[in-house]
Amino acid sequence: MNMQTRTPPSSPADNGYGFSDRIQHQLEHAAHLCAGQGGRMTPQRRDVLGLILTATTPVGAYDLLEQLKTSGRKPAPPTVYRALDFLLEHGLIHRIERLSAFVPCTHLQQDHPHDHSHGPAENCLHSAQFLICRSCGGVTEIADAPRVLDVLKSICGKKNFTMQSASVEVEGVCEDCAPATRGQKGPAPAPN
Amino acid sequence: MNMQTRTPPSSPADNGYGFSDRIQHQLEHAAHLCAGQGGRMTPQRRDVLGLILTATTPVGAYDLLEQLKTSGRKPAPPTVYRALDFLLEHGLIHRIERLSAFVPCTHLQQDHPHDHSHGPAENCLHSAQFLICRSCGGVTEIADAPRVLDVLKSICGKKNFTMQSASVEVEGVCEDCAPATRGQKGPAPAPN
DNA sequence: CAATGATATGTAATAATATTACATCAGTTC
DNA sequence: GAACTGATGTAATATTATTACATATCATTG
Repeated sequence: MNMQTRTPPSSPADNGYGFSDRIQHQLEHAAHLCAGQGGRMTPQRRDVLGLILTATTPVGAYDLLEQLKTSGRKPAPPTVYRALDFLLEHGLIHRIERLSAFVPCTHLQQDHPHDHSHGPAENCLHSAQFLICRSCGGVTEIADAPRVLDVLKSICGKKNFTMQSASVEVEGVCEDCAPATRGQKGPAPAPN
Repeated sequence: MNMQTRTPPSSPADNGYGFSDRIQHQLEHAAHLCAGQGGRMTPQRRDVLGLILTATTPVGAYDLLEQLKTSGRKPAPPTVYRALDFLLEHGLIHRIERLSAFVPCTHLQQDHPHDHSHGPAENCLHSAQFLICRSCGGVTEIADAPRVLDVLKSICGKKNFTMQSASVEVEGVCEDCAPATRGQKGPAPAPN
């Protein structure tokens, strides 16, 4: 029996991928949040969340899979999907249905230092609202959402429908990509 | 050259599948609507729409494929997806993103006799709102939607985001499936 | 009516996304 | 350390969707 099997050879993975300080900070925040909900932020989950936080556009499961392979491990789809399920359940990420891809929940993005005051699931209510730009692929989570949610709640109330989660996805063209009404301005840098 | 290749041997398909009178009526309505938009309601598209209208819950593309095979033809995935694309573009059906499945647009369901007054695309604006029951799988298109849409429009306006389409999907438990607050009442007949 | 061009469909292969089932491993508790 | 729980590894497969190219249909119009 090998005495050294305790920590797998994936030492770089624990905080690997060169996550920026800002993202490492967010990862710690996330770890605290899910600890408060009785969840364990394992290295796998941490890495997946870090990659999603790092990306500027929604990331697909198989994209994540590819990126994870650059580390010491050789993960298979279930690895990624399990991590994603965990992060979704704990309100740390959202799934954009129209894209089959994932984005961080905004309350991880904002730079509040360490608030242990509330669980993320409560804030997010498993519901989110997004603006999706067809040109640049960027996704913006709508902060103004309470109004939308209130209308939905009222409709559900009338119909005796118990809302468990809700998603609002608006697709179109964002300000930066708009075909320049004043001045000349191409459809944004590049869709990438 | 065979002189009889004009109408393929799929004669039963033209109004096959034993669509009810009500559905045949809706299909005619739909044909008029898309004719008004310069679209052709071919037998394929008609059959796909009919099957979607017939179903009581959202139907997946491969479900449709299976059902179409019972007719004279042996369609492949592109056949179904092309028909679905057409029906989506002409506002006759909606895609439920969370289910990767399709439902008819409500304005086909309602029993207005024959109104040629407006194109469906205008009514639907490529946007729709749904309540999705996890228990019975039923989906209800929200009629009350203008309020939701107005809020979204106002948000998009503020952000200079050009809305092209929007979907709202609320997942939960419908009235019939609710675990009986007054009286005893199981979780509805059966999810089917 | 044949030639044309546009639209629609057939067909085979494959891509992209997601899940199942079962084995193994790690951490906790008694 | 045995037994339990939760997390991960692994292989196979299921489900959903698209690409590329060939063929057919339809509505003209020359």
